[in-house]
Amino acid sequence: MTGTLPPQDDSLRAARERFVALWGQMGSTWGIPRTMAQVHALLFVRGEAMNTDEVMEGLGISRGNASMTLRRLVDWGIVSRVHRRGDRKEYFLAEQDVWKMFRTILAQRKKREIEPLLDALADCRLDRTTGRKRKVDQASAAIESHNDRLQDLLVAMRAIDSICDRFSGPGGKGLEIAVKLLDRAS
Amino acid sequence: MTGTLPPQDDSLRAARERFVALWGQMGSTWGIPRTMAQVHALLFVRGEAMNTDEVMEGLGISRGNASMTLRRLVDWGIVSRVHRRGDRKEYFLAEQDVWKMFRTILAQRKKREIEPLLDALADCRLDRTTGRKRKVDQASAAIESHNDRLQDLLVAMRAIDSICDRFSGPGGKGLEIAVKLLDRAS
DNA sequence: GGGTTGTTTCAGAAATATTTGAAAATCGCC
DNA sequence: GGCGATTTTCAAATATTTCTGAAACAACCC
Repeated sequence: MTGTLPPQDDSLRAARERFVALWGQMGSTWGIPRTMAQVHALLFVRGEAMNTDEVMEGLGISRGNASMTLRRLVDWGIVSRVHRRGDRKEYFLAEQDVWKMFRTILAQRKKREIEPLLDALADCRLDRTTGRKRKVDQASAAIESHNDRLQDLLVAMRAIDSICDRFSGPGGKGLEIAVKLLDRAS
Repeated sequence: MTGTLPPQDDSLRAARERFVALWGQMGSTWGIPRTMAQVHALLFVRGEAMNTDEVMEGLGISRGNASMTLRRLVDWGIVSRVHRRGDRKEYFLAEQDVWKMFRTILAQRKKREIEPLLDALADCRLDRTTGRKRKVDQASAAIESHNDRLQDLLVAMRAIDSICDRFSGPGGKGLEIAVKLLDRAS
């Protein structure tokens, strides 16, 4: 129970706050709502399950916001719901294994953002069959180079997509292994 | 000169617009201002140098916005300034090598966002020397586990940082090589 | 069923981030 | 060293995202 700390431990409180602020800011740089990153940071840095009220209190946010945000974190899979016997409230616990956490985040962002992009990107290419026949050479050259460019991009994105696969699993230790592998390779 | 196309080539125009919109949206998901991503997309998909007015016209944005955004892209290093003899205007050309482009983006984000984070993260740890002596065991345990958690996170982030190094250079082909390497490894 | 506790939803409010546009600065040239 | 052309800057306006709070909903217990 870290909830009530000796008064001399303002330093711990302060350090936690610094971390929450830092993580929140980093999140918003990478397109994650500041509050979502902060809630995650709070749960992570405390290392114990907290209920909605404690999160609200700890960050000074509204119930609605806390509820939505916690749900989102659970959906992502980096926070889990926990129940305590004899308590009707729901508690939330952040994944404590940081490698697992990063793998999960990577997998989620791949699934939600990269995969759909691949399809959409493919649809930005054109087939050359539109114009009737000759005389459209200039246009047809433009179309060809357009397609080439998009094809290059698509190939690269597919490669990145498959890097994400390697890193994020499925064998549990993806990211860690990749780190070692890449460190070894000159 | 793709500027003026035969009328039947609305399909090319449309495909370009689709790509610009797509890339813009993807950018904003990853924390890059939509317009910045759109300007980049426009330059990339055209494959030729454009001046500020053409960009403004092409995306329907203001001069100020175009100017700021183009500068930012040049600062990032994925767009370069080009001058045409006999023309006082500045032209802008997007990097056409997609691998090089991704490497540059990665290197930039690492430098701007990950590196500073490492330092800040280190500052979220506490030294145990604060409390007087005994009697603070409970608090001291809390501090210790706080430090452990942050240490884990820091170690992981450092590893990610060094993955970025591998990928983004320095030998020119970082990302491409990494892709192959990881694909080979079972 | 009705009372109590806890959770979710969502329209409007607030906070943030982005964009505009016009003035100021810079540049190249004569 | 002054002039038109071009680029940059930045305060104010706008757009977008995020947050609030109160009402609706759900679960549990008696």
